[in-house]
Amino acid sequence: LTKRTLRYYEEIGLLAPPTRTEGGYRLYSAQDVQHLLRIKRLRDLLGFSLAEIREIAELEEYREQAKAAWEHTTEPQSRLDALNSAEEVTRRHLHMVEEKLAGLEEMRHALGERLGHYEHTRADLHAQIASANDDKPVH
Amino acid sequence: LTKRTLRYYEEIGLLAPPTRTEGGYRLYSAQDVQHLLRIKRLRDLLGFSLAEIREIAELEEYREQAKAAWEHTTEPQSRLDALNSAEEVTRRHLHMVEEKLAGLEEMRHALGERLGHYEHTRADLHAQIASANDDKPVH
DNA sequence: AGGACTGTCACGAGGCGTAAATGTGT
DNA sequence: GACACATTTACGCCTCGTGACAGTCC
Repeated sequence: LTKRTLRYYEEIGLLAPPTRTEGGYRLYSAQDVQHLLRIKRLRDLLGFSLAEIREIAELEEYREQAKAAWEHTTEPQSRLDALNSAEEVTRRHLHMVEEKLAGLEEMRHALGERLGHYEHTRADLHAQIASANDDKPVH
Repeated sequence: LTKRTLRYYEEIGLLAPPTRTEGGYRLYSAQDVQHLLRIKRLRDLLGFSLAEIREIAELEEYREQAKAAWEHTTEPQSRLDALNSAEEVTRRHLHMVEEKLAGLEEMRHALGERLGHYEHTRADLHAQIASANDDKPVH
């Protein structure tokens, strides 16, 4: 990721504006770096678009708010509400991930079957080659 | 997928030009449709760019050639070579898929743990609420 | 002084959407 | 001929970035 890209992500609201030095230089916290790595993974590994990643990030933010609400009170019913909110967000994430997983697992299965078939055929071939060698053995 | 998209894919060499009617209308075979579905899956699920998908498709084509070489001969050693080529391509595909799978499974695991934690906390809260109700029971 | 940072503007490729003009099939 | 469909050509838009600029910080 180039510096230019970082600035771009910040520009489109994907990355929270980091703190600045007095001179105006960007100072990225460990948190920011974590967020970035997360974004990169979602982009490269999962193939999400930046827009989708932003949606996910917004959900995360909502979850953070629920967590804050949790910290704010000790009253069980309020805490239960906050927890329900957070859980809903997490379930949504999980659902997205599982959808992709299902598709990928299907692909893996198909490829695995193909390899299995190859192995099977390979064994047959080796048997053929061996029996051919039996016909004209080494002397 | 819109017609425009089909034409575009054909234009960039992602989709083989289908046969035409005398009038010049495109006539897509079942094969073509299969290829398209494959492309769509690679794009949506895996998040590959069209350029990457084309690379994959070229590998597939290579595999087809190996298959053709297979059909072409009955000599076991040649067949073994063709099979090895085809298998290599399949292994490469499988590797790509498994890399993405690993990333997704890690995410699923993390989300699952979080949900488990929520469930645990929820149980605690319900216990608290219940004991609070014991203090001031209904009358 | 020189190098790295800054904002801003613009340009570029990828992936299509969409309109215009034309041709095909019933 | 009317109509719904297809075809090519072309321009345009949104996304995801990459330079290129002049200015600022240290």
